[in-house]
Amino acid sequence: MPPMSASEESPRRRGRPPSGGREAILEAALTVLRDHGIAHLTSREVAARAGVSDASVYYHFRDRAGLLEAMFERGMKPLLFLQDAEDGDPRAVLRQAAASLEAFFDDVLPILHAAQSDAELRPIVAEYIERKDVGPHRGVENLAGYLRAQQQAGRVNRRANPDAVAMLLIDATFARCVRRHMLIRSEERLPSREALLDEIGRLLEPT
Amino acid sequence: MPPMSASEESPRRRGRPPSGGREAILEAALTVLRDHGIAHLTSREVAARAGVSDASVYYHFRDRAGLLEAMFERGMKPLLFLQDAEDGDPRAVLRQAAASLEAFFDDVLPILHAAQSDAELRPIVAEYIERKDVGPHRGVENLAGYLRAQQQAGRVNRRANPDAVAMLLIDATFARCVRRHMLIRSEERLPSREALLDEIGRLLEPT
DNA sequence: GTCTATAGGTTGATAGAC
DNA sequence: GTCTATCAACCTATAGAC
Repeated sequence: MPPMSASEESPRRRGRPPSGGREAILEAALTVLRDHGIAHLTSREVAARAGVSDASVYYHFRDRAGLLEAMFERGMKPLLFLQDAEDGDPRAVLRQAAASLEAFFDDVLPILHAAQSDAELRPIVAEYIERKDVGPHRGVENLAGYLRAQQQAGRVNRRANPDAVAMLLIDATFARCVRRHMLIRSEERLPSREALLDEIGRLLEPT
Repeated sequence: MPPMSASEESPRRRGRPPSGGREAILEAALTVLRDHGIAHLTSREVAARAGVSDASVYYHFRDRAGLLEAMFERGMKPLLFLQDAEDGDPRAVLRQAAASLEAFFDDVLPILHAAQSDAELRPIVAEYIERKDVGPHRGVENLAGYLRAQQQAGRVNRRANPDAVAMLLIDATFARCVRRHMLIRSEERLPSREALLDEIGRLLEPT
């Protein structure tokens, strides 16, 4: 058999980096998780999508649990939703925070839900959230800090409880994402995002 | 064989109805779902817990999907949380509604989460929620109706949006239950249930 | 690091006796 | 309606060649 043409860099089908097997597997696994659920997350399915053999999965990640752990670590990206908005109009900041939160939840919800399918996975994901410090208290602290500053500046009602207001916004956004994810299409019968933001905004109005 | 003593109603060990195989299987299945997750919900595991053979599972419920559907139907009990509290103090009613919602979510959350872990199950549960009309808009309508009546009576601020206030309470309670269910133990760093209820209550205060 | 091949176990589902 | 027995399919994980 003649040597392969040098112009053909790799025998691989889709331009994937030469030794990026591990990355390819992780990406494929997250895709399967998001599109079909953890029940379909088998070494074969993942390997086929990554374009490798299923033995490679066990080479890179000891076992199935190892793959899941790596997926959680990769998928649980931290939320940084209030970086340079420290001095905007409170209502506008609320709006912006809600948008960031929505994007964040859409990203991590598949992982969160997958962990609920197995009682043994629950504490593992909970431990990751704890260790990487990406729990909901971070979002509360972040948003509440801004609200407190605005209270000092007299732009937000002093009677408002910043932590509670922040939590209400986060929870409302979370629930909204969950409903959409669950295909509960009763959105037209529920108050709009704007109506909720307006109502939370009322809590901030100076008396 | 002599007739059985009339005083002994049933020969079964634990007060189970004489031919309640179907019921026993359903109960066992729900127990497995709650305690271990849908990943461990196999015909064998369920059958063993119900004290029947696994062939019985397929006799009563065509296949695995049939069992899951029956579980959803049985587990998605409707929420009736504001029956005879039409004339209490708004804050007390909010408190009571939150308690009822918490009990409700604790009940249905395992089923909801199970459905989210598999893309094929999602539309099935969504369809049940739609058909049995147990979606979140029911809770909103219920609570908002009460708030509207209180607005008429002048006990609740007319500027308040009843639907939005109801939704905020429901979402905050939902998120709270989800966090507990997920073992996210940051509750001590988050505002208390009372703080949230107080803040929502502020939305109702007459100006 | 990646492959083929395969062992060993579990699962969904059916057949047929009682 | 309930059982025992069984299958085919699928899954995790390993062994060993390249």
